[in-house]
This record gives sequence, structure tokens and C-alpha cells, in this order.
Amino acid sequence: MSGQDAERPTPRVPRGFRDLFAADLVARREMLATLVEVYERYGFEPLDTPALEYVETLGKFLPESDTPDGGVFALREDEEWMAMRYDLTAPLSRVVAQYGNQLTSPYRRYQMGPVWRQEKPGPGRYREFYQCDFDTVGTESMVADAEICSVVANSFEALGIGRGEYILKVNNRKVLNGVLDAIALPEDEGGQRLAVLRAIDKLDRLGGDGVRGLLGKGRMDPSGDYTGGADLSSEQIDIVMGYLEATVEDRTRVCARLRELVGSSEVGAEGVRELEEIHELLEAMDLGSDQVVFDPSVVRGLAYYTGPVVEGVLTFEVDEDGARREFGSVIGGGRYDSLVERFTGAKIPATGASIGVDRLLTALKALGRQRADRSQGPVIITVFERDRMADYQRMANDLRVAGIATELYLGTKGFRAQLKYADKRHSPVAVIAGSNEFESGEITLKDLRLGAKLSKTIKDREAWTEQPAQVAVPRAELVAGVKQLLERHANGGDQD
RNA sequence: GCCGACGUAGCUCAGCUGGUUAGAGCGCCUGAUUGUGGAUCAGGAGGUCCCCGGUUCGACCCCGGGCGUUGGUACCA
Repeated sequence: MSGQDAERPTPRVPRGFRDLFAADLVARREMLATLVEVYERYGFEPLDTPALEYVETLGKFLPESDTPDGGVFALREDEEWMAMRYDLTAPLSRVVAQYGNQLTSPYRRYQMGPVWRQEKPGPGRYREFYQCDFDTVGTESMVADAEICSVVANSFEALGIGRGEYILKVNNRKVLNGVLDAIALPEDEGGQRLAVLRAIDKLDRLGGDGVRGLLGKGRMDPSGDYTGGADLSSEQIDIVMGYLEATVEDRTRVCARLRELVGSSEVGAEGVRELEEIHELLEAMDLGSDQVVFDPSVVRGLAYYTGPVVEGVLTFEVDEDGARREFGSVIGGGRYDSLVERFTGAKIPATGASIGVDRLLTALKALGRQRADRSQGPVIITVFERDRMADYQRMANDLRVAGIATELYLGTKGFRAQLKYADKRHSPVAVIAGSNEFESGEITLKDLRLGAKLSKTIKDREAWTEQPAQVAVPRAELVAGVKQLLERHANGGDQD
């Protein structure tokens, strides 16, 4: 067996990927269950699509060649390029285009699952991560946009993130375009509009001065890297900066201010009208300015958005290695009225949002709001007499039939090690049956959580060996006895 | 993609102007306790000092390259 070590592979996950174990998976499952509940309350129905799509579906391929663009994991089969989906919106637009007449209109669906991006992983950023989307396809009504806010606000609160711990920022791409009109920036000219949008998008990270630099000549960052600017005149910059500072508590006043800023721009005015309509609808849903604000600096990347855009941020700070930092954006969304058009040529309006499940989970963990109590292990049946496995198995079976998660110890170690095992599994109860018990017809039940609690007060060995956390019950009452202990736990007798 | 930092036991980290037996805490294992986890005490196991190459009598330490992690920046559906 020696001499082959060099041939052995080292166990490792690909860069940017990770293995997930019980605690995280349980937390995620619960979060998704909560989100499903909220989404369905609004009439969204489930949808699932494959991990792989043809690249033209995703719209990701290099202009000059037939190979996929960077950023996606791609593979080729029979001359055709496929790629792993990088979001859930592109698959949705494909579905709508493909099954259009079989689907209701409007079509409201939610979808959750992993997406993959081939890019540099960062802290809390992986190359495989979960998204949980909901979208309304086939209506231009601002009600659908306003409802996004309601769904998200309710989702946050259902997850235990209270008022004041989150804020939804709403803006409208039409208003942004209106402002660009107002400073007389020509469409599609050297990407100047793009550069302005990029600069605006960085307000929260770089601050006003940084953005000012990017709007003008460019900016040198602390690492010495230079980023080119949008090359605006100082008058133009002033207007844009003024626009960025238009955020105030009162949504109506933001609208009024924006109306001035877009001047005579038609799209701009339309965008403001839409925001005003959304405001009215938000009021009807009792969403106040402590939950939803209008924030002109929200751009949401340079994506396909064509109208209102939303960003949900967590406002609390989190301790990470001593440094306090804001959690930032965990959801994003908005209106994309031309995505389906790519396929059918027919203009089908759509709007929706995507929750970044993993980031939100990290946030909940940091908040300490994760319901850790639920990650309780099974009842463990310890084994003394190996030739009575059938008896132990019957106990396990009785408990399982009664709906109690139970595990019969299957290792080979001694009793002591078995209890350690039970402890590591966060087992609530250990069932103990050795020769004493088999003789008396009773079974010993050990309340592991009570034992843990008592251990904090016990000092000397004498008290230690008395085992006050144990009870003996007749074999026939095994299930009832275990149930009683579990109920005691559930009733809060185990809190500390 | 670009710039920088870091990479020592399972984990968090110490260490050395380059000198031959590399340390701590926690965790793990064993025993004190012929049938009792979590407390206490006593022992013990565990390391290619990220990888490859170079400099040197000698490298965990210096140099080069690679890989990985991380901070910033760019791009971002």
C-alpha cells in the first residue's frame, strides 16, 4: 500500500464552492419554507427549471464568437453551448416565451434554487448560491411593483427582521434616464451614460467625493488603481449630485424634487408619475417611510431594468472580526419590460425581485435570530447487550411509530462513548437498557438537556454520580415517558 | 482582470538576524468512574511549518514561481 501516496487525490472542493452541513441546511430549509409561505399568500405559484440552459437563452455569449462569455460555467455538447444558469430571471423569460399561451396572464411564479457564477469569490460570495425569486409577468400595472415592497417587507418580518432593521429603497430607471436627458447626455454615446450610472451606483461605497470624481475626470483608489471617469462638465456634475442628494424621509417630497430635476424630460416625468402611483399604493398597504423610501441613488447594476427598481438592505451593523460593518443589500429587483421580447418579439412586461438567500442567512446568524433550538438530534437508544439488538430495535421502532426521531446506536464503542455520541448529536433523551433494566422490566430514560443544565451547578463527584436527570419507566410506557420528557423541553423547561 | 497582505497541529495563534528534539490554548483520545455525556484531575496522540524550484554547510524563516485565503479596486446578470 505504500508508494502510491502520490497517486491519491486530496479531498477538496472547487474554489468558490462549499459543503454544507446540517445546521446550515436546516436553517436554509426553514428560511425557504417561510418565504414560500409569504409568496403563496400573494398568489405566486412555484416553478422549477433546469440548472443548464442553452447559452442563447441566457443571452451570454461573446459577440465575436460562438463561445460563452466569462462569468458562466459552460460546456458544449454536439456543437451546442450550454451554461449553468446565473440567475432565475433568464430561465423565467424563456419559460414565458416557450409556454406563453398555456400560462395564465398575468403569470405569477416563485422559484428557488442554486445559481452559478464563474467569478472571483469573496467573503460571503460563492460561485454557487441560492436565490429565491418571485415575479409577475404580463402586467404594466404599478400594483405589481408596489407589491414587491410588500412581499419583501413581510418576508423580512416573517424571518424575524423587525422594523428599523431593514429598509427598502425604491427608484425608477426612467427617472435616472430623465436626469441624463436633463443634462443633455446623448444616448449611447461612448458609453457616457453607462459611466454615469456606474458612478451613481457607487455612492454608498465611495461616498459623494468618490462619485464626483468618477463623474468627472476619474478617480484613483487607495491601492493606486485608476478608474476612468464619465467626463462630465462641472455644471452637469452638480445636477447629478443634486439629484443624488434628493433622498428625504418623505416620499412625496422626493417625488416633487425629482420632478424639478428631470425638467422637461418625458421619460423622467413618466418615471416620477410611476413613483407617485407606487407611493399611493404603498400607503394603501400601510408601508410607511420607515420601511420603504425613494432613493435616487439606487441603480441596480446596469441590468435589464426598465422601470421601478428596488433594493432591500439590512440596516443593522454586524461584528466581524472586531470591525463593525453594515450588512447591506440582500434583495434586488425591479421592472424588466423587454426580457421576453428577446424570444418572441412580443413586448411582455414583467417585474419581480430576488432574495439572496445565503447572505440573508448569514445576516440572521449574525443577528442571533436563527432558531437554533430546532436543530435537535434524535433520541438515542444506547446499547449494552449486543445480543439483544432485536429488543433495542423494537424500542426504536415503537418511538418512530409514535413520530419521535430515534436512532439506535450503531457503533461499537462502550456506554460512555455512546453518551458522548448522544451529546454531540444534541440528542434530547438517551434510552438506557442493560441487564438491570431487562431484569426489572423497566427502562431508564436520561434527560440529556436537564443533565446539561444541572451539570453547571454540580461541583463534586458525589453529586455528579447521582444522576438526578434520570427516570425509570416500565417498558410498556417507553413512548409515553419519552414524550413526557420531550414535552418538558418544548414547554421551555430547557431555556437558559 | 489589476494592486497588496497572509498561508505553522482539527481550530485560534505563538515562534526563529536562517542552526539542527517546532510550542500554547481550545478540541480529540485514554484513565481516575466493572453501566453514565457536559464539571475536575492525570496522562497521550496529532505537524510534508501550503506546493515546486533556487540561494546556503544548513531553510519553517531569504529569493523566484505556483496554489489557496484575504483586503481594496474593476466588471457584474
